[in-house]
Amino acid sequence: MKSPIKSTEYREPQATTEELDVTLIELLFFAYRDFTSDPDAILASYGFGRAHHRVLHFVNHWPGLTVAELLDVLRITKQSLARVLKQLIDTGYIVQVQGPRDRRQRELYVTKKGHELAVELALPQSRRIRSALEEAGIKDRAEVERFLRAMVNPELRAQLDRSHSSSGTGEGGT
Amino acid sequence: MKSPIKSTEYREPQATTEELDVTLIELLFFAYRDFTSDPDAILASYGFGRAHHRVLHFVNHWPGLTVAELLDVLRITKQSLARVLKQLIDTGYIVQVQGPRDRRQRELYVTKKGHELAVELALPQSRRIRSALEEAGIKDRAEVERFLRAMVNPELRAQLDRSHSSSGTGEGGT
DNA sequence: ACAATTACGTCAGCCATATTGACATATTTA
DNA sequence: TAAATATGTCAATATGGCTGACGTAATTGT
Repeated sequence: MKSPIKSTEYREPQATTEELDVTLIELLFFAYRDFTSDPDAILASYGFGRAHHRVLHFVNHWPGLTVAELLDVLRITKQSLARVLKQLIDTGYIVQVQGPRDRRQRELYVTKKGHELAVELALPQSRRIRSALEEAGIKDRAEVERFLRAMVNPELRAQLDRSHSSSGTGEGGT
Repeated sequence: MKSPIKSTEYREPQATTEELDVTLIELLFFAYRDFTSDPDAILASYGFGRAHHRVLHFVNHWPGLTVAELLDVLRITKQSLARVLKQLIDTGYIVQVQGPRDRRQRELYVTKKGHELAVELALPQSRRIRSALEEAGIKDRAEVERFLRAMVNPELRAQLDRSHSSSGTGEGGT
């Protein structure tokens, strides 16, 4: 490699020094960036952002979720959630129901409109995943799932169990 | 004082309607969230954010990168880059060198300090990836790579080739 | 040679999303 | 009843995106 300038100020070109997994680090960056780009475009037309997407997704997938549980899943603060949640409620995508057992709680549910938007947002992502699995010739889809799952902090994997009891596509939807 | 719940107001619990890959959608969300959390904590102690990380990473991995190329990789605007790049330059993590072929260009290089920080940030991510591969019992690591690569927009996969070919920009580097 | 284009820097302002800390209210629990 | 809990909200702040406009230096094309 060449260095146009001789100085101690900057380094010679170099890629990886140690056991740095630059390849997978970058692949995760690029993959996630494009993975979120599809819903982002749709959201923009609704005047929503990525934060709304996350809320809508989890409420749709996990109906009756309380505010505290949602905060725990998203790992954001109450104040950050408040704004987007209020917007989603005001515009009729999500409704709150007083908790039946504990009336301090607010159970969250998507409306029909909310469900439809959640599906609209999940579709392009699912399509992208499906074609990626095909294109990459993945024989054992469970392997990819296990890898991604193992990337999650161990103490937070409980969240995964809560949101989908077992692995696989089928969630028993009708 | 929420209005009494009407049964048509909210949906009954339901997970997936169609061929929505909720499992992988969520796994990608959780995996990426935790994947970025390690460097985030380190960056905070330096007064930097995720944006600085991305710049530092690509300049470190791809020395001599020009500003225009960096913008193309990050897919952000010049103004968004300007702030963080200026900070990284002012604090001595990155230096600019006038392009040898085209003196309008500014080639970017990490300093020793910059390289060290880039490594410090990449280490926990690489460790996380390594243990995830082990834990998940991935036999064929290339499969995971192929999957993630296939998740990237086809027209942008050229960026992956560029950054993973070890000989720099491939533009001659004369 | 000169005009157009390019690469980069920068100014000014806007928006979305996140943060912390404090405080209010209703409800449950000890 | 007092304390703890679940939620809502206010004010202030930071980060990292965005657009549009403009300036300068250097290169390119005719």
